[in-house]
Amino acid sequence: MLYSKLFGKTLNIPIKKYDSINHQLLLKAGYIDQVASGIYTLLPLGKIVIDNIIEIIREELNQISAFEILMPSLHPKIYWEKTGRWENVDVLFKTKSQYGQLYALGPTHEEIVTPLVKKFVNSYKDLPLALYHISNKFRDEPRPKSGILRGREFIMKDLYSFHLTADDLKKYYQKVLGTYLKIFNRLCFFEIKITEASGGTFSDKFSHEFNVLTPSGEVNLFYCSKCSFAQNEEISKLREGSNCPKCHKGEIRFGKAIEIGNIFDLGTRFSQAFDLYVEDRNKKKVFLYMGCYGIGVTRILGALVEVFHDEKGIIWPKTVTPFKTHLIGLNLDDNDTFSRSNKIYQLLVNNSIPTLFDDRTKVSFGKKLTDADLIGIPIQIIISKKNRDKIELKIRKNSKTVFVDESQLLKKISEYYHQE
RNA sequence: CGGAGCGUAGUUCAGAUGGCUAGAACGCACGCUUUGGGAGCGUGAGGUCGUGGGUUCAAGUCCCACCGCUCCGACCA
Repeated sequence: MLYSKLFGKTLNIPIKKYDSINHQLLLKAGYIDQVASGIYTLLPLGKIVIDNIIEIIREELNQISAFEILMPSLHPKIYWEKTGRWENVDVLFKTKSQYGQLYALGPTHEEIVTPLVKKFVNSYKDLPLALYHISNKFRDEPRPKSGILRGREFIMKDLYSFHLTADDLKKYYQKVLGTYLKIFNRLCFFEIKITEASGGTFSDKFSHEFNVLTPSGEVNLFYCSKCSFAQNEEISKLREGSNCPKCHKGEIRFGKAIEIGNIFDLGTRFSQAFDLYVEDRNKKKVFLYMGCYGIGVTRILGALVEVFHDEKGIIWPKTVTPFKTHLIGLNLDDNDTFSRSNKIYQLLVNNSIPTLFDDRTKVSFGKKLTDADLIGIPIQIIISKKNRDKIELKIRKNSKTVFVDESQLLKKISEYYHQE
């Protein structure tokens, strides 16, 4: 990708314009554009990162035999009345067609997926079943905040599972819990706190949140500093400095976190509302046990920036970075340097290394480096007249620089992306 | 939904107690020069001062209402 042609350039806004880091940096670096409070457009760079996040989620969910579908965002009122949630969910966006029909803009999809499954599942032999989809969700938040961490419209992955017995559900719930840890590990959230929380309007049982510890989060929790155990403040009887029920004593801490995922044991609440049942081996009518499992995709984009940045800008983890390398051509007015830069760019492209090439000719070198640091691609490759035939590789994370020959370039990049 | 702050060029902002033709920086267009950490010079384009009402000889500036954004709180399946 040629930076000169890229839609969505870096902006010259002061660093203190917005309180939250993700808002500042994503806006300034050209990943998002704000349409209104809590409503954002993903610019090309942001869209690529989101797609990378989604691909990781998709790969892992397909490993546990979940099918991807896509359900609508317009939900006729009658579906939400059946579960009593038309009136009881105060962040529910409601809209009216010109012909007078009322719809909810889906904040979640139990009301759609349950009747869907009823149409196709007639036997216990069809179970277990797991369906997921990734779509825009809507919440009529009274106050959106913290950039893209809490918006009125956002992308979420939701997975729903259907089981013959509570025990089957419990097993699958644990399986998803493991899969979530894998996903978040691949997304480079290495310190996830699995947090016991309330079930909210989903369920009267407990749920589990997946929380990333960071001061910018809005979840208050008590957690163990030695393991992944945690409890949401709203249900917790733990205190700071008290004993962790799973390991050591005196390891409980208080902290703020961003919730990037959650899982709920729904029991039979929704299957009863929609009369979703099968007959078991003994010809006994059984309402299906359901679980639902969410991951906030847009929120992950924000959380990654909150966790991975420094005073210069974003520092993308290798697994989600929009490009593998950021090629910076200096002295592009010089014919030799220009053709060498283009040659390196072609080399990278031909070897399937996604590269952002800063090919701007009228921009000072300082500006190019500042922009590169802001944008946050892990490896910067600098070609300049001064470097002659050497290629400069600079690691964004620690500013370490090495000079290599063209023949070593691909090997060095590959090494970086495959090391721990 | 309570509280606070803000709304002026594409962007970020300056325009004290009302007063002549509304400014700067960055960005943009053209030209020249320049090139290792946000380059320089010159020329130029770009504004219903959030919207509506009011006070006044005169409103970007004062008053009222509304809209919008940010932050604190409440809320947050």
